Amino acid sequence: MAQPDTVDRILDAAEELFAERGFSETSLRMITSKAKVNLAAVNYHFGSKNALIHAVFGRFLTPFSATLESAFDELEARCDGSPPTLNQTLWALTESAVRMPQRNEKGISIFMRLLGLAYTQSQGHLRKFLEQEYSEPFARFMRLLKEATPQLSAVDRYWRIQFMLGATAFTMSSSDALQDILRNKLGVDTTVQEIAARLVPFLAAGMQAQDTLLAPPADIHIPVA
Amino acid sequence: MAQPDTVDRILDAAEELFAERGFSETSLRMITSKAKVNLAAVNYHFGSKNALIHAVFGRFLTPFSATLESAFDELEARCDGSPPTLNQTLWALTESAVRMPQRNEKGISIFMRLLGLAYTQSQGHLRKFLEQEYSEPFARFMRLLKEATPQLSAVDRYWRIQFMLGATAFTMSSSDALQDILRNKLGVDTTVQEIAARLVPFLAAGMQAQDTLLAPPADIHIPVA
DNA sequence: GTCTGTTTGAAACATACGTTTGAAGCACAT
DNA sequence: ATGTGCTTCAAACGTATGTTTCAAACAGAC
Repeated sequence: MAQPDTVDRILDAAEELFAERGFSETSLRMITSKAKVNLAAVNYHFGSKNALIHAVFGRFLTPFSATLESAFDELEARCDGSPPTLNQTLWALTESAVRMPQRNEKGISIFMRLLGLAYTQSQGHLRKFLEQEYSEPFARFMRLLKEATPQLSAVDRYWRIQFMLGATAFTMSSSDALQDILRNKLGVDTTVQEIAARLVPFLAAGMQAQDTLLAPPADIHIPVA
Repeated sequence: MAQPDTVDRILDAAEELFAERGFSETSLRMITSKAKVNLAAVNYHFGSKNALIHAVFGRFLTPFSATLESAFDELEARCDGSPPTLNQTLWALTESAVRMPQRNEKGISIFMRLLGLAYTQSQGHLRKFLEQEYSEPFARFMRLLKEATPQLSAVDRYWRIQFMLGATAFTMSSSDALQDILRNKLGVDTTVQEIAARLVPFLAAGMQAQDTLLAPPADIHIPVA
């Protein structure tokens, strides 16, 4: 190989550009010129743009899901039969993400944004790829959530998990922009770790909310437009 | 005019396609063929694709922000000086959204998804447009939230508002798909109103969570990968 | 040195995009 | 009927995209 790191340089550039601009808005020419690589190299090494997207996710997600599985292993072993609490489960997830070995200082936030985009941006091929490759740790996480919230009905739990996913994916997918706003408005700097630390209590409290009001309270009256 | 509803047909088709596929992924040719309208009609009536996107948002957001303002007026009048509670504020918002006159049964969920996309998809022009046009009701909602959660620090409140927005936009944007899953899995039917009724307690509980842990609890240990 | 399989390079390919053009169609006032 | 202003239409424009091609460069084995 003349330049042994062509594949990695493409992955690095693609990861960063996808996170910044989204998938459709990032062209192969942007990627290859940022990576200082010939245009044809992407199709040579990966086959297609979609396959490159999959590779970007796989490079992070495969080691991450391994870390997550062992975190769950350790958690369940320590709980010794009794189910882990909601807080423990959520922290196991976030800590696994935060502790991942990172290529650079922006590692986590870049990947959080990619995950958010994967959920938000309706790229059918991507969702199919992620479901096929990583269904196992996802199902395990769902089972832990179920065991940690036995007081919830199946329907309540279902919706509240969606709310959690939404808050997480949405926040992480725009976390850079949100951090900028916060810096300009309040003059505060924030790390992804801090965002996660604020998110977990929010999610846990919402997940364990006592009441499920099925109608607006009597003191709410809305004028008809 | 030969077909007096060309503008509306374009807006209807664009709204639906944007919600399904995102902005960059939806071409003018898709829109015009779904609307059964000539390709040039978009540029004739709206000027450009970006202007069409703005028009799609404006058609919903302008009457909605009027409804919302009057709902806030009534709420503040009824509270007579003392600030409305968090629950009242959230209900005023969701009820205003739900009560909006809708073009079809999917009206709300389509627009929730569009709002989510506007936030997520980094379309600079859109964010600028929304900020310029609708800063007033947005700022008012933020002020009500602030007065309803005086116990929170500005930074905590900022992030928790983002979490709320995320849970809402995400859930509403995919509520059709989520309802299908629920129907197939648990055999339950759900309306948008019921989802909102489940969402509000979740958000209120998260918003009022007691603790903001800035470090994982002592009983969490994650193996290093 | 020569052969072999892999990787790079510049150029072209076909297709899709947003936008523009100019003629045709139409409703309506004169 | 004739002209006027708005709207529709088919076609083309220029540009950008993902992908393919094929020759050149390269590394390692013999």
